[in-house]
Amino acid sequence: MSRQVMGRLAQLSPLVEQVSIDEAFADISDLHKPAEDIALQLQREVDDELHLPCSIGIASNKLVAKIATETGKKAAHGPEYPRAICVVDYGREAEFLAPLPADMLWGVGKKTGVALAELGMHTIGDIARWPEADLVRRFGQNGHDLSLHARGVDDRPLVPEHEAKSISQETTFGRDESDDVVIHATLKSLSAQVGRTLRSEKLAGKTVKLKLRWPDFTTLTRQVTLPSHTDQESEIYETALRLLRQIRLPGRAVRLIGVGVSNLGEPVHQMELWGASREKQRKVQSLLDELQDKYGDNVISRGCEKE
DNA sequence: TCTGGGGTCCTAGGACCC
DNA sequence: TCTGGGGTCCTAGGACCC
Repeated sequence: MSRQVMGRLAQLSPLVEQVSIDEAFADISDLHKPAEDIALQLQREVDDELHLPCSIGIASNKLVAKIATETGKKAAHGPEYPRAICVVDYGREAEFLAPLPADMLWGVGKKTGVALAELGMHTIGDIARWPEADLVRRFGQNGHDLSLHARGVDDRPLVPEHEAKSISQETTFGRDESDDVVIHATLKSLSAQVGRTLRSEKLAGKTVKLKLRWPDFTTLTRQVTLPSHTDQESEIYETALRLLRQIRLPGRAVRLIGVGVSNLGEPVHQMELWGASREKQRKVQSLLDELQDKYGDNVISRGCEKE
């Protein structure tokens, strides 16, 4: 359904940025037609053809358009899903934002919200009136953005294609898990999924990160950068296992375990000293991928490779 | 309410190099 | 013998987003 909705947007404008599974920005500045009409037509089309409700915000930049959508949704009432359309005219961005609560601004979450409230800033207008230099002193780079955004200024461009910066998989156990066999097997299966995603995207990563959460919810990460890029399950798993052994004694209970790969680049399948065996591994791997794509994840998996 | 999964960006300190 | 400053890369953690 997401793809179908995005397809409708693509017909509207060549410049579409998908933000998540159910949200996107479209640049309609080249369309010579009133914004309201465009929004209404799109909303009807999605409703009639795909039977989905959607809300639309229109403004001169991404930040205000996003907040306009939220505001429209909040203003809608009744038992139906909201089908809001909210337009903020050019030049009236700051005026529109001023009365809204501070935490509707992008980048204001729980912590920043509390910090702002302690200083007496409750609305976006309060932030806009606060001296920018003081916001920068208190919040660093974020303070600068806060000040600009509160005044409705946002010059971030639409980016149609986002390149992934990292790929990861994590899982929370149904109960805290202390069995080494289960934990290692889970890590292996997560590594396998990360490897498959990498290969299907024709990517490989250089930095492997292990994530661990203890039963008391404290969360740790440990990462290491490899000498070269990899898209192989075995290398990801063995690296993650090494990191795990550095921070966890056998038998210690774990709530969540995850593995991720970053520092992404193109996979290099070079013939080095171990070129022949690497090449062989790679062939086995793509055969496995093919089988799993066809018959599902459980049809076949790797056994022990060494030790 | 005992708190999921997958991401991004920023900060800060340390190693290392010139 | 002791010392400067800047740049880059790496690691760990935290805030935030959907």
